[in-house]
Amino acid sequence: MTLNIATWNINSVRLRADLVCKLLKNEDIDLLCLQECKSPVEKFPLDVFSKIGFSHLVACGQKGYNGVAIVSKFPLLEKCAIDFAGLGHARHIAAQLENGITIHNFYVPAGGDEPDRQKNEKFDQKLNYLTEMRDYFNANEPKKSILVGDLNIAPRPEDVWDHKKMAKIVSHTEVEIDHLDAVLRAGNWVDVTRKDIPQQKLYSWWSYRAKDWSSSDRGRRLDHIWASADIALNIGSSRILREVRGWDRPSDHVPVLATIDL
DNA sequence: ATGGTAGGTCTCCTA
Repeated sequence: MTLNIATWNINSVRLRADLVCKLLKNEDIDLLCLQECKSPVEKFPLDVFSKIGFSHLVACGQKGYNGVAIVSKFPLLEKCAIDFAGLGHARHIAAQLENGITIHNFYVPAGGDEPDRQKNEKFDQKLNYLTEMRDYFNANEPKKSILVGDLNIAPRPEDVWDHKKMAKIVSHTEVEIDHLDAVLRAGNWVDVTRKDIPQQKLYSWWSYRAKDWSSSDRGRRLDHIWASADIALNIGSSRILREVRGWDRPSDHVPVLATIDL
């Protein structure tokens, strides 16, 4: 069977429930991971998604900030929702499908503007969050697992519009890239998007503040799909839906897609 | 060097 998965930082799922439906109708998606839902679970608009065949939900929510969810055509068993770094934020949820595939959905802290742990508590929290992710996957070796989400780091030179200009900008600093790489190595994860599309510039986020996001094209690849090594060869057909950034009242992130053949 | 936009708990916090 083939399973089509997607991840999207939606920046308010209640405001953009119609855009989620548009995506799910346009694309052949079976399972969608959302971040920045900005909604308590009891106010999550599941009824809207159920009407188009997505009746299964696991979610970790909070009022106004953060929030992660997985909506699916197929039944989901909630595995865990871990409060990495003890922030009390809704930034992780994991679920298992009936075929045994586990999906981890993450919203890693953005980290503020100043890339200095001493001066900026948010940056310290971001690095701590990544360290605890590393420790978790060292202790719990991922098998038949997918890790997706807004990891808020663009690790490669080709993941940002200008590698040199971004070197001291939070999301592309060396210390963040090292911490993210430690998570990848701890779980023996494969970066699926870059396995499929290794060379070209690739972005999943463009700031709202740009006058013309498309012509200036100052993007970053913050949203990722990883696979555990045992199933990485079964996963491919990666796409990033740039055109979604041009939809009416868009999120600042666009969906990242991949296909699993089992 | 600065400021630019967007969402929600909305005159302030987060991204």
